Amino acid sequence: MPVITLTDGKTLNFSKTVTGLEIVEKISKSLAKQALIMSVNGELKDLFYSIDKNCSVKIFTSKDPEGLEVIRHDAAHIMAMAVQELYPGTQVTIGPVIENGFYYDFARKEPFTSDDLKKIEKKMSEIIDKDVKTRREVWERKKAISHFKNIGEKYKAEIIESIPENEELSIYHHGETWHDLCRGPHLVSSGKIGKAFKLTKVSGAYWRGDSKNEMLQRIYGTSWANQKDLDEYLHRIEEAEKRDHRKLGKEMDLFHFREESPGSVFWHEKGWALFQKLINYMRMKQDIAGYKEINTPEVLDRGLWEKSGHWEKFGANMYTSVTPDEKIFAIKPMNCPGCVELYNQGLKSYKDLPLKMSEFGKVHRYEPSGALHGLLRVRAFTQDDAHIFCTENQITKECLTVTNLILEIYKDLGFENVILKYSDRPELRVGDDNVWDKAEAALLEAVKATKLEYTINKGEGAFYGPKIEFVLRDAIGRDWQCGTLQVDFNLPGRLGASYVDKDGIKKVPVMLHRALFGSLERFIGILIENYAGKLPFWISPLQTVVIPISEDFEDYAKEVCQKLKSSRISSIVDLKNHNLNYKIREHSLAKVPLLLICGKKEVDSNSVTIRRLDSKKQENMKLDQFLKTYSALNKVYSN
RNA sequence: GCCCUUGUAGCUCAGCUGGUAGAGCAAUUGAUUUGUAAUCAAUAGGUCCGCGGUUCGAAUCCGUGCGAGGGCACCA
Repeated sequence: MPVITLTDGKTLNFSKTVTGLEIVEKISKSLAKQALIMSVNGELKDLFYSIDKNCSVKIFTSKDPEGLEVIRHDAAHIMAMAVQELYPGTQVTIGPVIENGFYYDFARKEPFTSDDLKKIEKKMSEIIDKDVKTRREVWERKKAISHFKNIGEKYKAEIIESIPENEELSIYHHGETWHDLCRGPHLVSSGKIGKAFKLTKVSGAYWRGDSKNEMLQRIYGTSWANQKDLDEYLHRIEEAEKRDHRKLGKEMDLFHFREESPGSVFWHEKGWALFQKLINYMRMKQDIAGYKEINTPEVLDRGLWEKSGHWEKFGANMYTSVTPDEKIFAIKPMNCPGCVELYNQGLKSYKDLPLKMSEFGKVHRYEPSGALHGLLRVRAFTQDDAHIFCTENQITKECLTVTNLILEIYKDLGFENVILKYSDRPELRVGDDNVWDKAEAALLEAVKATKLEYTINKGEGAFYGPKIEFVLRDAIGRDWQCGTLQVDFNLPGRLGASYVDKDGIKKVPVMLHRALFGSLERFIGILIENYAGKLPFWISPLQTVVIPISEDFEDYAKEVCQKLKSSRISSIVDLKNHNLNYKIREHSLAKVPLLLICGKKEVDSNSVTIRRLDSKKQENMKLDQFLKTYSALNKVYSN
């Protein structure tokens, strides 16, 4: 005689065991239609699950995340079913729900083509139309293993073998012909999935995510509660594609890549101007914050890298070079060893600490070819690096100062939504535990002081110390890991760094590694995507284009352009034989923030008419006023 | 690195089942002198990614190398 308590507090009495289906029928016809899944005392269950005890039940529809998740999970199953009907001999492996959709990994010799995806979609549609019923069975372990082995599903059998003995093995049947091992829960029938789904791409994926294993074929799909949500999702993807920095970089004439040096950027005039603006801005900020900028060689003897540990730990990613006299040098993949060497020049006193040495160092790393991605993952990049040599007692304060500097700089660049990731001691590490205690406490205190949201990644710190990573959330909600702050008790000792303490004894300093953007190249990619190319005025590589209305006003336009440059506002004058409309279109597409139109009116009043990017409004301003306003704006961000 | 897709003019792309390349934009030249998102016309522009092979004949088919794209793995 179960009594069912619903979320609104109402209770329903049943005289015998009851399923979710019967409960929703009793509540209302419309809910019965929409119900996808339920939770029984907080645990998600199939709607056909039989309840025999008093409990509280919550019903989920496609409006709930739980409902949507089941839709996607079922879509994955039905896809696997469709694939096996269409391509007999294909083995199934795993098919989880992911953000916005699902995938399923298959083992099959022949590759799936995009035509296959269409066929699979069609078959899925048919299965959904048939509304095949779902049935759950619990199988005995041995039976399950031998069954899946017998039908040639060796991956499934392997999965079952890896499931702990005490766990229940549930088999879900979809219709009479297809079944899969699955934890569930599932929809009562395939019709509930609806038609708002789409198979998006096919790719390779390693069995159990390990590159030593064989490669499977993964088919990705997306599915939603209704067509409108699916359309909106596809639209979001399109919008994100429009922001692609590789596309915008071309359109804005910022940079390009070429075959001769994969993963290395050819910076065009405008891209390099943007690059330099960022550096100049940071130079100013770091100078104010007490950093000393230095620069170290890009090619250093192999011996140094052996001493620092990089040769062993990082060697596979390092470029090396052999000189004509057969000495081996490495092109630096990191700046730290060089910086420590520079620190080692000249005796250091405790009075010199904390010593903050910054370096815009260009590093080279031989990244796997498949990892390269525009500016976001390159083989040669410039780090906005700094190393702070300090005593153990100074760690907390320095970490706080660094964190505040980073946040201030992010804010100036338009990123106010920052999350921190804090990683503590890994299993494999160097240094005493009491030193780790101190380092972790110091860093965590700095994290807490920011009052920002943070996650703790247990055991993911570097082998030499704990670290924080700074994650930016961009304008369309994507997260980008940029800055990092690491505490290092290892490298200074390895490379023989020391300072003379008050007591006259030489001691080893602690080193903080920090980067604000991480990689200037990558950060520029992120900036472009965040702003969809429409960078704020101060950081725009080309801030103004002066456009004369006709030949008669060319002299005035040239004069305006020259005055702008003298006031340190970047500018070109467009004297091409095109009409005004054409030029406005061209420079708007190139994302120039301000177009300055010059005609008779402007010459007569010694002014310019401003057309702002994305605004049709015309705004006239005296030239002097313009120069004053905008050069002042530039000055805020540079020396 | 692995799987799949892919590489044609500066850019975006056509080129069906093999018969030595085509458009739009950009460029150049000329006309036009333009008041807020593409003025008109003419001209020029190509080792069809490289190297091998099949074929009477290859941009097209096959092999291989390189690059790019999407994933996977990697991101110390």
